[in-house]
Amino acid sequence: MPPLNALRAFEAAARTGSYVAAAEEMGVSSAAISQHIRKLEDYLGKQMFLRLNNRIVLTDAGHAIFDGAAVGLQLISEVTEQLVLDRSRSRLVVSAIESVAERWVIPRLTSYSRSCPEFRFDLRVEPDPVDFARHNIDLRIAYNPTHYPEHAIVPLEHDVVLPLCSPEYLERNPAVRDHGMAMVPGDDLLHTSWGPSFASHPTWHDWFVKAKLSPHLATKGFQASNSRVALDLAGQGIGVALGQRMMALDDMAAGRLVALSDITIDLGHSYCLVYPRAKKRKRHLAELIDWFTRADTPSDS
Amino acid sequence: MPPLNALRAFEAAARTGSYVAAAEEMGVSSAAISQHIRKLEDYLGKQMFLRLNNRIVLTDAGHAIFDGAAVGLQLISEVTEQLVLDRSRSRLVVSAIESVAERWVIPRLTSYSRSCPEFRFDLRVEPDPVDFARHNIDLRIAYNPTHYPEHAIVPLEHDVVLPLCSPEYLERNPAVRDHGMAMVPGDDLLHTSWGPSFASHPTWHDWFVKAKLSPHLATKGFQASNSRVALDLAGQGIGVALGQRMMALDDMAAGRLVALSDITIDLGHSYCLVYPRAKKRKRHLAELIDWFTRADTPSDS
DNA sequence: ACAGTGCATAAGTTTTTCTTAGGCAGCGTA
DNA sequence: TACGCTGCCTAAGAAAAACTTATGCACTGT
Repeated sequence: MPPLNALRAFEAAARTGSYVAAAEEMGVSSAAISQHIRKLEDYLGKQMFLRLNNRIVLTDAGHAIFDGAAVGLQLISEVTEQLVLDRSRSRLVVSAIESVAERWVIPRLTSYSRSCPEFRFDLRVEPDPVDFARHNIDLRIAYNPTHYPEHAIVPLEHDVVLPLCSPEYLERNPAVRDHGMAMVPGDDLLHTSWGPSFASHPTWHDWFVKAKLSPHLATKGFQASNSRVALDLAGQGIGVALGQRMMALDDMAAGRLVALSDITIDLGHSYCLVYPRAKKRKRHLAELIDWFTRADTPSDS
Repeated sequence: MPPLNALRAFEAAARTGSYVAAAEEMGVSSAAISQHIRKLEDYLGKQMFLRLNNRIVLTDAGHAIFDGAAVGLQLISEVTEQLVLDRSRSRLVVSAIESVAERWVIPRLTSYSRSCPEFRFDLRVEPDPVDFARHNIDLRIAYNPTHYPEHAIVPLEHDVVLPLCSPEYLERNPAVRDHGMAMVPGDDLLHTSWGPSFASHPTWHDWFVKAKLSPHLATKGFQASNSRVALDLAGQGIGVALGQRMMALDDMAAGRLVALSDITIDLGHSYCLVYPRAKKRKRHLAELIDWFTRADTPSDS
C-alpha cells in the first residue's frame, strides 16, 4: 500500500496542475506537497510529473496513478463525508441514563417527533459519565450533573419517591383503598435496590418514619432489582412500590398507577438536561429542551 | 477527507474482525490500531464497532464506512502496486548522457531488443550525475565514473577524436582525397564546442600539432555547438569534423563517414557502464552489459 | 482459581509531517 | 537588459502524528 497522505497530495497536485494550488486546498505549504510527491515517487520508482522549470505536467505513469487514485480517494471521501453530513443534518444525538429512558425520555421524544415530522434523533441509553465530544452527543438526560461542569445544565423536576400501586391492587384490598398506607400489609411492600448512581437510597423505613407511621411494617415484602422493575411490578398489581414520581407520571395520568399518599422523599439529585454550550443553536435542540422542561408536556402513551 | 491512515487501520480491523490481526497485517502494535480507530470514530462522530468485551462487531455506521473504504483502498492499492509490479518485471531502466545516447546506445539497445523480443526498457537521456535509487535506474552509460563511487563500473572503450568527413566531401575535394589532412582548407574545418561535461576539450590546433602539420590552418571554418552536431554536419558533406570515433562507428561502418587520418586525440574519460551492485542478478542486466561491451556488437543501422 | 486473550489507555519515544528560508530557473515587463 | 515575480526543490529545525511498552479490565477456557 502506498503512503496514503502522499497519494492524496499527489492527487490534488495532479488535478489542479500546481503544488501551490494543492497546498492551498490541503492547508499546508507547497514545500510539504513537494516532499509528499517525492516520497510517492520514491515508493513507486517512477516520476509522476515532468518538471518544466516551475510547471508540472503528468507523465504517463502519473496519469495511470492519478486515474486510479482520484476514483479511490473520491469514493472514500464520499462515503465518510456522507456520514458526517448525515449527523449534522437536523438530527440530534440524545443520550439518557437507563432509569429515565423508557418511561420519561422516549415518550417525550416521540411526542416531539410527531410534532416535527422531519426531525430525526439517535437515542443512546448509557450510564454516567458520557463523553460528549467523542460520541457527538447533543443532549444528555443525566442524573448527576456534577459529571459535566463545562456544559450547560437545565434542571428537570426534582424527583421524589412516593407510594404507588395499581387500581387493581386497591380493589383487592378495600382496607388500603379506604384507609391508606396505614393498612398496607408489610408483605405487600415492594423494596427497590437503588443502584450506586442514585444520590440517595430511600427506603420504606424512611418513608414510614416521615409519615409518622409504625416503621416495623417495613421489613417484609418484595425486592425489585431497580426502580423501573419496582414500578413494573406495582403496575401489575403485586404490591405497593416506593416509586419515582417522574417515571410514573404517564402511568398516573392514564390511571394505571395511583398514589396512596402525598408524602414524598427527595432523591439526592435532580434529573437534568446537559448540553454543550457550543451547540445551543443547533436545530431542534432548543426546542427539544423546551419541550422536555415544560411541566405540562404531553407524552405519547 | 478523513484521516487516511486511520481509515486503513479500520479497514484492516473490520475485514479481519480483530485489532490484533490488523496489527500483524500492518506491522504495528494492536495499541496503534486502537488509537487509529478511536481517531476515526472521533472524526466521524460515530462508533464503528460495538465492543463486546474483547471482541469487536461492526455497527451499521461501521458497515457503511467499511464498504466504501474497502473498495476505495483496494482500488488505490491495485493501481499503485501494478506500477510497482510493472517496474520489477523484465524491463530495465537505462540512463545515458545525451552525447552517447543517439549514436551509440539506441542502436545497441535496439539490436539487443530484437534478439530478445520480450525485453522492454525505459531509456532516459539525462546529464551526470543521476540518482540511481530515486529514479530506479538499472544501468547508466556515463562519461565521468567518479560520480558513482559506490556502484560497479564497466569501462567502455576509451573514446578518441579524429578527422572525419563524408565521401561526398572527398569527391568534391580530390586534393584532400589524394593527399589527406595536409590539403584540407582551414575554411572546411568543423570546430566543436565541447561542453563542461567533457574531461578534455580537444581542438583542431591540438590535432595539427600532434600530426606535425602547420597549425595556422586551425583558426577558420565552422563552429558546431556540440560533438553530435559536428558529426551531423560532417555527414552532410559540409566539411571535416574532429569527431568522436565511438559515436561515428556505425556511420563509418556504413560508409557515411570516413577517417582522414589514424592520428587521434584522447578524450579525458572513458565512457563506462555503471550499475548498482545489488542489481547484478536482475534479468537482462548482465546480458545487456555484455552486449554493450563486446567490441564487435552489431548495431541496428 | 488461574492463565490466557484482546481491547483501552497513559506516557514516553520515534517517525513523519510540516514549517520557514533560501536557491534556482524561467517569464513578463519596463 | 535588468529586475520583480512565480513556482518547484531542498535543508534544517519544530510540531504533530504514529508508534511503542506497560498496565488495566473483563471475559473465556481449563
